Amino acid sequence: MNIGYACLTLGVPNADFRSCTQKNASEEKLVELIAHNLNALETVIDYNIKNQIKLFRISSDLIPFGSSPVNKLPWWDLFETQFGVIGQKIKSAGLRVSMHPGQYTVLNSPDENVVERAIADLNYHVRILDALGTDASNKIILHIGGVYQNKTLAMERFENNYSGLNDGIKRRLVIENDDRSYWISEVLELGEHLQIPVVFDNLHHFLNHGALELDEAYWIGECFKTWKAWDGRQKIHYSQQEPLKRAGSHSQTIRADDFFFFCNRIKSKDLDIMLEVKDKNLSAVKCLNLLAEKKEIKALELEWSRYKYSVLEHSPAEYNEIRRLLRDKSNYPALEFYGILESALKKECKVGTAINAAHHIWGYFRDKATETEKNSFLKCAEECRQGTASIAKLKRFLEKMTEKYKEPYLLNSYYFILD
DNA sequence: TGACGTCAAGATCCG
DNA sequence: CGGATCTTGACGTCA
Repeated sequence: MNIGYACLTLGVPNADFRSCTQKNASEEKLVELIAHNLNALETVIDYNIKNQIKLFRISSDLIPFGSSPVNKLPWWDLFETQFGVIGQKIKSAGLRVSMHPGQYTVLNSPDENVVERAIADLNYHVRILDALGTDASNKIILHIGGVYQNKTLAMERFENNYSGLNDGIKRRLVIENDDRSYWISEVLELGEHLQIPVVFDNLHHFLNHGALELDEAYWIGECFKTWKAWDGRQKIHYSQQEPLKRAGSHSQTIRADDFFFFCNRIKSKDLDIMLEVKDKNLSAVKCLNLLAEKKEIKALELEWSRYKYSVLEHSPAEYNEIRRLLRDKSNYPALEFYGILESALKKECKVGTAINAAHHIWGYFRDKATETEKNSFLKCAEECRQGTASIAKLKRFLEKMTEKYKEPYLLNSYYFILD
């Protein structure tokens, strides 16, 4: 069982991707952006290896305008060496990567220009995974596409257009149910007929399924049959609804109890689970800890060191509750730990407790800060108390201090990336 | 014609 | 002028 996350990595310096608008996409600009993004990708891969995250979706934005005539660069040649280096890291660490063209890549469109661009986009994604030297188990995930008032015809068009694809695409392509058009049963129909592995997405299934009242375990079992040996381990997508938002909106974080019970419900341990969630790698680490075979409280203590100041600013009571919980070193109370954590972070952040947490952070700099820095901090804290400055401003100041003095404990903290 | 989703770039505002 | 905040861009489908 591997857990992965998609595209962006939070709280890691130099892991950001850059882009530009079409009108600014000169050759020089593109070379600069690609060089930057490949460095970022390497940083992210290093982070994933270090944190034992073995599944990762590479952003389609890695190469700006990668499948558009706007970008005429032979980037796979120009950056061959670095692709090789990153690919080697992926391979030797046993990482599995994937890519997922967005909702605008539509293979079954009645418009042949749209189909042509979709194929160009798939070839672009193949080129990245090939440049990295990854094998056929490193997949490209695609939805079936539109319905155009006639689903039977639309599915036939998918079959026809799929049949015409080159083997480079075919060996990597997998298909997924979506949240408005294609049910898992229909995707399976196509997958079985065309010999394409099928990815089950739990939230899409919840929002868009046929009359058949069969549970998730059943459909995951059916999808399993579409994965052949060289496709690698069966993959599913897992996400949760963000409360109070549009149906289908991904949650801020993966709620530990729901995830844990989902895993128990579906039973299969021979699955790769790709999380789709706003807090990205934070939830990946959480889910890994929830399912950890080697249950060592050290892992929770490490997590606590990352979350503690966020918990403190939201809820001092739960801060103390977690401290008590982690006191017994013979236990591994992961579910309870994350449960309290989530409950705390959901609470509204009061100005008083936020300033209190900021003072805790300030404690790391009290002895080394300059007089100017000290005055700035105290002034900003006072303005927060009076309501004339925002807590966000106070936190940004502390973040700068953290970067300047490279305080290791704070550099790994989530305090600056959680609101 | 605009909503949908997503993110950073680009533009503009503010002190 | 730097930093914060708002708007735009890029894509195809569907109402």
